[in-house]
Amino acid sequence: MTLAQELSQRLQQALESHAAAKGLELPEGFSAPVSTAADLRFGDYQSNAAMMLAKPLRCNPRQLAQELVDSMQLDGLASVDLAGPGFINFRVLPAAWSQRLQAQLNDPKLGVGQVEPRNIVIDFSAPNVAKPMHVGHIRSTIIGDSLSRIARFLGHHVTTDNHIGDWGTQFGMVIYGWKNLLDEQALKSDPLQELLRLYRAVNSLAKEDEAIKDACRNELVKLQAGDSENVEIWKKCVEVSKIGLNRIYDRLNVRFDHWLGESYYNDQLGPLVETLLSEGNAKESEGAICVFSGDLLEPNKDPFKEKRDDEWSDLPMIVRKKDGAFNYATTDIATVDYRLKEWQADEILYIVDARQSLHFRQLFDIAERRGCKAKLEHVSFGTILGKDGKPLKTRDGDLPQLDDVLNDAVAASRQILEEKSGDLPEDEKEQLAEIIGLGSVKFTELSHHRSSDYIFDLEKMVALQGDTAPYLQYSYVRISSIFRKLDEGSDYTPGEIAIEADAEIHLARCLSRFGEVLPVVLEGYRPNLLAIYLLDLAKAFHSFFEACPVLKSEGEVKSSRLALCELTRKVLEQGLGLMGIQVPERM
RNA sequence: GCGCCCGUAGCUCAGCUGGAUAGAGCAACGGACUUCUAAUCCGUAGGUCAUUGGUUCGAAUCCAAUCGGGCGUGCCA
Repeated sequence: MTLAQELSQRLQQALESHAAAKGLELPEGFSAPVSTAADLRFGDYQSNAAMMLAKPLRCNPRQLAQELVDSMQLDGLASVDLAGPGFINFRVLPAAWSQRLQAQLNDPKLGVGQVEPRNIVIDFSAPNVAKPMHVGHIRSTIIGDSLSRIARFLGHHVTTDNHIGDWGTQFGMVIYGWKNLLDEQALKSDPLQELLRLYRAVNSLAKEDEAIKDACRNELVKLQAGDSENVEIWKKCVEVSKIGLNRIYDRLNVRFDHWLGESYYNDQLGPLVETLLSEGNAKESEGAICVFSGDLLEPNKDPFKEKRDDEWSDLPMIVRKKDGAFNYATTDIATVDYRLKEWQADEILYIVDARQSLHFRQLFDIAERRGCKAKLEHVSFGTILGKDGKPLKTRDGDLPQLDDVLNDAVAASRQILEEKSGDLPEDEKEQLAEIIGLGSVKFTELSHHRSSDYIFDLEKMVALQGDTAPYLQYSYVRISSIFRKLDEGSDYTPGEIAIEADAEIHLARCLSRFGEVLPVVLEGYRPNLLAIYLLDLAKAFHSFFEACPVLKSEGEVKSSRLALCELTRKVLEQGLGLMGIQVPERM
């Protein structure tokens, strides 16, 4: 149990017995909130319960708080007092810190409690094949990977699925290009770039020339009809694309349990539409098969309604186009069915750009109407903008490829390594540059609130000062250095944690919050809260490092400080690991 | 038009279910390396939380309106 939970429980007991004695009835489902103190001068934790209850219980909040303060059983856990209009402030006692931290140090989960495990499917990254990943894929890939790691660490059963776009309309163009413009030599040396070149070349030709556009459409129709030559070309494209994608995923250390792309569901789409029709969930309209509103919501909240000319009209989800082809809506419905049936999903997370929110609102509404009980969540994120404040666009082909961005970040950290640690061996510098550079890119992404847009600024992303990955990695390095020095003297006797100095108390406070932060991160699908937490922790450690000598201290103080270092090291490593960021031993 | 998201320090952004004097980083200024790695630490300065009204003991946070920006809105994904 976390400190906050423990205090909350004790406060709740005091509250219930107080209410019973006075014949008062607590509001339905009320549980005493305890949160970290807003201002550390007041204590470590605080509760506003008395003020929240003043009105429903018709009592004076200060008086209620006083009664609770007087009657709480804290058993040496914390001191408690009353302030202002009824704040209840807790200050954890030194002995309690010692006991908590000791337990945390011995806990493989570092104080993170057990949860009721759920089957969580996480759908992320999902690039189109036949095109290399670009900066726009950073968000989904990194957020999704981090949430997967966090959910697993919390004890959930997580299934990750890369729902690649391997059946889109782009294949019309790619196949046309393959047949007419292919450079065999280039395909051998750098297949992904060659596919991209074909796509771009045909795309610009098709813009100019209707005949070429038609030819592309024709290739696509042939592919979808199972034309053997086109299917062969398609297979090759997917194959080489996957190799290219995997190179980047390996580099980023991102793994998927499955790669069930759009093509995987092809065979299920026809029958699915028939089912939707027979269920009464879909009907024909203007030549297409559509799903309309279930009329369960007010029109302005209904994803299937739209106000046009002062009148609410239908905005259906099209599951079969009038030309008979299916679209991504159809595939997504099939995908939900599959994940529910095959993976017994309790929860499905879609880590997808916020611009698709209408699509998901419709998709989830349909799923619910068809009896889906799982929690479906569009974990949306904002757009990556160019320096002009406008979205980076795929079409113009100008936006940087992901691999180039990663290379730039690695090169920037390599340069700093050269300046700061020039005497390290070359191969180690190379390795470190990779760890630090990629860490920076990931941390930049994860420290932003996901719903806000952000401007893609390579210099910023690669900046290695301030609130960045290297700051966190550096704190880890400083700890490692202490233990290296210690080994040389080899007089480490693990001891009780006994904290005294302000910097030690603050470090303890941060350390023990690890288990409080992670569940909140998953609840809101917000890795940035973890990023903030780790920055707080690293700051606390750096301050401690400056204020409290470790190796130069003696006896119990020394072994206690070593234990603090050990725990900090573990939490930093684990926390960064949950963001997919590695830690170096030196830098 | 309608719907969704956003507006916080010069810049980039935090701010968990409403809580005490709104916080970081960068940039600026001033200090700290013969002492566990200065990619660090300590300090100073910087604010009408877009505007107005409402809800209440208490609002950056909730509600409404307005202004400004972005996105979406029937056969692309």
